[in-house]
Amino acid sequence: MSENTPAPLSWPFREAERIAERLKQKGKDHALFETGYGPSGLPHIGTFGEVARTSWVRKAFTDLTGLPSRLLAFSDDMDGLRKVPDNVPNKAMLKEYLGRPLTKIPDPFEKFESFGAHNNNRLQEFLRTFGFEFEFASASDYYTSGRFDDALLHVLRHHEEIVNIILPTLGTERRATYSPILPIHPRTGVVMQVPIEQVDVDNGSVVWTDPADGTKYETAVTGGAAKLQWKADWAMRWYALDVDYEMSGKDLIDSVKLSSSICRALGKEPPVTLTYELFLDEKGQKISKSKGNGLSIDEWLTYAPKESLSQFMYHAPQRAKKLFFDVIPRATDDYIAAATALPTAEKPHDNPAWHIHGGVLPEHAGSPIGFGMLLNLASVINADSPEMLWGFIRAYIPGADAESYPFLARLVHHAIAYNRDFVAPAKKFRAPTKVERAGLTDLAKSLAADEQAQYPGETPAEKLQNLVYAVGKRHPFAPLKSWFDCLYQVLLGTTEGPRFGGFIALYGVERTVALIETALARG
RNA sequence: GAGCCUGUAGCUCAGUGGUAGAGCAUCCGACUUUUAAUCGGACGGCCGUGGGUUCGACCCCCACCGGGCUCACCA
Repeated sequence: MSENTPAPLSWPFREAERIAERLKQKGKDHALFETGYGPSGLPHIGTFGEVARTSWVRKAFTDLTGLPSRLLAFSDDMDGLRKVPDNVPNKAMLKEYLGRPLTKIPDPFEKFESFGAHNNNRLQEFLRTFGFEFEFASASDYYTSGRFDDALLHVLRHHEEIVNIILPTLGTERRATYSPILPIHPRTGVVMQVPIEQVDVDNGSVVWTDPADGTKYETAVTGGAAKLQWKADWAMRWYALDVDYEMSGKDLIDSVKLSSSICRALGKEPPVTLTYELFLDEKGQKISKSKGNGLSIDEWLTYAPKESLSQFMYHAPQRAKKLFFDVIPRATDDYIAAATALPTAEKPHDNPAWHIHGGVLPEHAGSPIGFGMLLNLASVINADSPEMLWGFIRAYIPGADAESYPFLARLVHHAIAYNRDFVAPAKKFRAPTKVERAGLTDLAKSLAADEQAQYPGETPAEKLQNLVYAVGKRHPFAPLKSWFDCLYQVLLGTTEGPRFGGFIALYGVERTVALIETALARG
């Protein structure tokens, strides 16, 4: 960026400025970005949003400062399995392993060496599909390799302080048993939530009692023999890795606050954080993985290009947004507008497409026809194949095809799916009146008879349009518009439609005849 | 109880200090072999309320009112 360019106002750049300021104060010359994943952790649309948004901030940071950075995708795979998920096989087996770290539980899908490894693999595969640049990190690896040992001993030294930060936030029953340190049971392998009776800083260990049989154990806090409870875990990680930036949903506001306090108690300034708003379903409720409400990534990508999902995630992260089918067309058209405006934008850094494409707009981005428009057309002509739509598009842009307009070709593909699943099912076919029935019968007969006839210099569409018009004239339709209304309402189930001759030419004469017969049979 | 978001045209929403906007809906007109994937126009707003800062506020600050969500067990 040149000195004269005004500072971009877009939120990723504002976040980047906050990070740059932090680095300046700390005297750091590189930045660590982190995103975290819970143990239930199969990738979902929120995962995409968090990594996409973090990546945009990171790109803005690079652009702003020129400093190196890393993005760590950290999996909490050492957390104990609390309950058996609904959507996995081998539930009975999993039940036997409840309470143990995910990386110590066999993979219910029988593909990887553990359930944790399975989830980790799925996550990385997911992130790679979208082309995110990241480094994967496993909590189990970090704990067992000793990478966290220094920080864990440090936590032990501040044990009382940390307990005092957390205690006021807990209910009375929990207060009695709370400790940020969760020993792994040396015999059963279960992550234990037990009172810590003694903290031995010199030995780096804690003493606790197994409530099942009263046995007393002394467990090292290092080397993976123990792990930390959630909020302390987050704080310790920030401390140990010196994380500079991490965003999270607003459901974690209190956790961010407490973890930040703990991080400070350990002696380091917590990272720059951003709290983003949650996604709501069509009824305004929080999207929940277990409830399965809202919209999945796969569903979104069925109905619109992935750029539109990025556009949706880019826009106003601190604003609650409905994540449902009906937001897709607008997100898509917003993206198209941004991509179209980017090449001539005065402030490209403020354009969503700049962020979505990492600063470089691909060739053929954007579309001469909006998605909403295309949906309208698909609905009106009952499009069930790309060629039907292309026929109309070519009337508008001569010579257009999938090769010259590749992005439009993707839109066409998606418009058909969206129309099929959301628009078409809402259609209503009404029964024909007596007069209409006669007209339709006439039309079917005339179409079948005239199929071979062709006047010189006349396109099939014109010929068919004339035929439809002539049939209407032969019957008492007044005004003639009502004859065409009948065609749309009875045959297509819509209130309006395309020039009917063109529709027949595209749809096929025989199929149109069949369509009429179906409608007559229905009436 | 703690916190966050939100209030702008009939609807859905843009709009980060300089003349209030878009899409849809509605109405009028052009076209006339219906239709709109067309073109032109109109209608429509104390920008939730009250105060403050400012030469100037939809925008920043404070208070209030309305709508909604999240967390208060676990992660």
